[in-house]
Amino acid sequence: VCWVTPGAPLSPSTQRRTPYEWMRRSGSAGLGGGGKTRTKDKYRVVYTDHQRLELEKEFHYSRYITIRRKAELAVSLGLTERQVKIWFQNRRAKERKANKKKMQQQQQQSQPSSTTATTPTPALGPLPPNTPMGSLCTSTTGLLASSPLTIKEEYLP
DNA sequence: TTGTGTTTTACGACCTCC
DNA sequence: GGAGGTCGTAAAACACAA
Repeated sequence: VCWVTPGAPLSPSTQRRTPYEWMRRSGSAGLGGGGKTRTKDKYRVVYTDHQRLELEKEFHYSRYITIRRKAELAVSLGLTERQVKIWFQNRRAKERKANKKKMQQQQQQSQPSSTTATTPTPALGPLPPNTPMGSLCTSTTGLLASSPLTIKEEYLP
């Protein structure tokens, strides 16, 4: 797996990312090399901007990726399905964290002196595990509207 | 530089659903 | 039981003030 190809057309932000040798090695442990990805000298890889862009685009389309789409994406990006799955898990966690932070800020602004705090209802509150995707993904407009996704400028075309 | 806080991958524990 | 969800966390990568 070639993570960062020196000289490849990358976004400006990529230029600060260091194309380490171990990142460029193919067939390394975990990078499809057999499951475990935490080895002594390869604790984690850094995804390329292109990989992140594609993942962000997919996430923007739907918070929960289908099995089929996951397989397609993994192949097209040179990642494992496990990596794609975990990326989505981490991405949702990131969004929840951001929403939580936003709610706290809103609460502080709206009622700086009041002691009766209303229970916040997160825009994208914690979903029960294995929530049927049909109930979530019939339309993404609600999701997208309720939580203005902040895509970094570097990911925008 | 460097010290420190934040973000990004990756995993384990635990839970739910089929 | 396996797959995939959240939650918490480790550690590398990164950003940035001092």
